[in-house]
Amino acid sequence: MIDEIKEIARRHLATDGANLSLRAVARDMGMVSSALYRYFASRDDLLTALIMDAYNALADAAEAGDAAVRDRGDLRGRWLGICHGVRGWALAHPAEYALIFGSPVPGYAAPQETTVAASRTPAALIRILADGVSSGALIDPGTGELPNDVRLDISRARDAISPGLPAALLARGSIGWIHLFGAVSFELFGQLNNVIDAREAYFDYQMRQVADLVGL
Amino acid sequence: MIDEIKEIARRHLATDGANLSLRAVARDMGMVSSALYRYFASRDDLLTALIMDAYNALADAAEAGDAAVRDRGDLRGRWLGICHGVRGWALAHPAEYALIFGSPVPGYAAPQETTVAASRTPAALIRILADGVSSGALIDPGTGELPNDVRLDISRARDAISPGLPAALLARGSIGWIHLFGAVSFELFGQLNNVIDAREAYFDYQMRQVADLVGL
DNA sequence: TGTACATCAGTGAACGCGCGTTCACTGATGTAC
DNA sequence: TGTACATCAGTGAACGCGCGTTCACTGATGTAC
Repeated sequence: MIDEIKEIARRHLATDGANLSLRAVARDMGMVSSALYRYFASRDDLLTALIMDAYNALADAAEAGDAAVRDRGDLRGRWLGICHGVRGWALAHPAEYALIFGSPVPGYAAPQETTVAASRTPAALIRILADGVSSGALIDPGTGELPNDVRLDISRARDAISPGLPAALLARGSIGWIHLFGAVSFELFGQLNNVIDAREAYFDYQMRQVADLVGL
Repeated sequence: MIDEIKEIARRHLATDGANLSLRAVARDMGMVSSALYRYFASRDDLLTALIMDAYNALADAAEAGDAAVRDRGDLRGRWLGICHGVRGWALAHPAEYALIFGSPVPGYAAPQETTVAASRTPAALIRILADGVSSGALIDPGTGELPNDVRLDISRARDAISPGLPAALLARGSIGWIHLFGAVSFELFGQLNNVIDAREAYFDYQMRQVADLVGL
C-alpha cells in the first residue's frame, strides 16, 4: 500500500515536478486525501521517502554498472560502467533525478537520514580509486596543484570513507563525480536541446575525457 | 515600474523558488493582483522576462570576468576569469541561477527568444578558443577520441557560432562549459554541504584541472 | 458454533488558506480647443 | 485662463479552482472467549 502510494507519487513527480500534491495522489488512488495520513505523517514525509528511494535506486544502478564489468582490474571500464549506469537511471527516472539533484524544493529541508543513501553512488566511484591504489594501477598525482585548505577538506572526507586514499587522487575523483552529475543534469534539464543529438555518444566521450583526467 | 515588479519577483524567487506567485508580488508592491496585468500579460510572461534578465546578467558577469584580464593573450587566465565570474554571479543570485539552470519549471516552456541570451555565456568561452586558434596558442587535439556522430553535432554548432574552429577543440571546450555548470550547480544545490568548506579554492582547483583538459 | 469486542483502513465534511485571471469601475493626470 | 474630453494606472469583487491537515465517524475484518 505504501509502495502503491509512492508509485503514484512518482508518476506525479514526472508531470508536476516537485510540487507534489497529496490530494492529487489520493485522487489517483481512488481514495480521499485524508486516507494518506494513515501511511505518511505529512507531505514532507512522503517526499523524504521518495528521496530516499531515489538515492537508493540511483546507487543500485551505479553499482550494477560497476558489477557488470567482468574484469575487476579494468578500473576505467568499471568507472565508465558506473557513469552509464547513473545516466541510464536518470533518463529513465528524470523526475526522481531532479528531486535529488535539481534545484532544492522550496520549504523542504532533507532530514539527516538521506545522507547515507546519498553517499552510496560516490562511494562506488571511490571504491574504484581504492582498488586502483591497492593494486598499484593508480598513481598518486601529488598535492602540487591542490590548495591547502581543499586538501584538508578532502582529507577529512577521505578519513571517513576510504582511509589511506591519497587526497589528490580523491580530489581528482571528485571532479569526475561532479562532472558526471553535471553532464547528466545538463542533458536532463534540456541544455543540450537543439545542439547535441548523439546524446549517449557525447556523454561517453565526456566521461572518457574525464576518466583520463582522473588517471584511470 | 516593470523593473520594480521584476525586482520584487526576484526577491520572491529567492524564498519560494520557481513557484512564483503573482498575488504575492502584487501584495509586496502594495497593489492589487490584477494591477500587474497592466505590465505583464500573464505569470508566464513575467517568468520569461526574469529568465531573459538572468541569462543576460549571467553573461554580463562572464564577460566582465573575461574583460578584467589585461593580457588578452592569457587565454587560461581569461577562461578562469569567466568561470569565476559565472560562479560569483550565481552565488549572488542563486534563485535566478536555479531558474535558468535548475530543474525545469513544471508547466512552463521557455519561448524561443531566450536561446540567444542563453548562448551568450558559452559564446564568451568559445571566443577564447577562437582567439587561441588564430594566435596559434591552442592546438587542435584531433578527432581521434571524438565519435563521428558527436563530431557532426559539434561541427553543426560550430558552423553557426565560430566557423573554422576545430570540432575537437570545441568538443573539449564544451566539456569545460558543462563542468563549469556542474560545479556551480553542485555547490549551489547543496551537494558540497558538510564536505567541502573551502568552496572558492575547490572551485578554482576544479576549473584549473578542466582548463588543462581543454588545453588552455 | 456463536457472540462480544477491538482493531483499523478509509470516509466526508470542514477549516483556513492559497492561486491566476477577468471585468466593469474609479479617479487622477494630461491634452485640445 | 477655462472647460471638455481622453487616457490609463490601479481597484475590488468575483469565478473557479487548488492545497495540507484535522477530526469525528463508519463499517468491515479479525480475535478471544
